[in-house]
Amino acid sequence: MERPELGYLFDRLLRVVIAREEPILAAAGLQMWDHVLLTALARGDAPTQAQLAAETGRDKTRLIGNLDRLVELGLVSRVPDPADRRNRVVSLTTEGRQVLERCQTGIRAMETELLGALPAGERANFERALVALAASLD
Amino acid sequence: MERPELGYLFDRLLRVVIAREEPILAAAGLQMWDHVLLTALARGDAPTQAQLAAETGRDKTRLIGNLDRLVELGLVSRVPDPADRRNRVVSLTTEGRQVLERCQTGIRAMETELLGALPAGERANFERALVALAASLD
DNA sequence: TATTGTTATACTCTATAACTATA
DNA sequence: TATAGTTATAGAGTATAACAATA
Repeated sequence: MERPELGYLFDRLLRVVIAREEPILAAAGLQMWDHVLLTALARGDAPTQAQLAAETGRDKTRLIGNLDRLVELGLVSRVPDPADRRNRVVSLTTEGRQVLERCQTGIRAMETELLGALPAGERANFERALVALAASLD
Repeated sequence: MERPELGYLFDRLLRVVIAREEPILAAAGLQMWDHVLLTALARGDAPTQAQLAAETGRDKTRLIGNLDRLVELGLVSRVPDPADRRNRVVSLTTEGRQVLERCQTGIRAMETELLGALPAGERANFERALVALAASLD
């Protein structure tokens, strides 16, 4: 039995996930990239913007507008590093962490429903394989 | 154990698949969208360009440039429908079918290697679940 | 008048290269 | 001089609307 190509399948699934995340994020006033950045920052402060850009696969020049927005919303702080004032340390504010956690809860529920299309026994295996496959690409 | 979000995982995997397909397609003189269109046409002629655009998720105006290119390469034919001369029937040429099959062989090999990161027992289950999940979205 | 395909226009996103401030 | 961040410019990709041909 021929199956469709992986590119087709992953593209299809990614588009659906993005479409279903969009209203969840919009309810919190966030766009897709805001969420990516907040998620990265939840793993720890970024000592420089360049490092945050590298971690998220975003260009350093494109990052700036997103950070401006997040600072404006009060979700992120961006302060010069006293040790080297060229660097700016980016971190989540308390409100930023709260907003992120609210989004994560909603997204988790959406994902559970999406994966509900799989038989219960297969679901856990699928998730494990997905994580293993992504990890194999490092 | 928390796993990363589906959006992160699918995005990651899709990017890798695209990156690894690119040289295979380039060797055949194709770009990503060329391959998408040839694949769709392999399932049957497109009675109108609008229908082909809808099937591939492409805008009808953006489709035109791609078709111009494929016709130029001799991989696709685009002829007015005698029954309704507003429509243009798009089909694969013999050469188009050959080029597509060559690409598919290369992509299949690449995918086998990519999925080789999973234990042999899990691989088939993962592929089956992936197809089932995508099918559940129709 | 309605529809298919095409062309033209504007808009967004992205990439590259200057610019500033610190070191 | 070299680096972090910013800004400015140009390019690619995309969306929208007008247009020509056919029904």
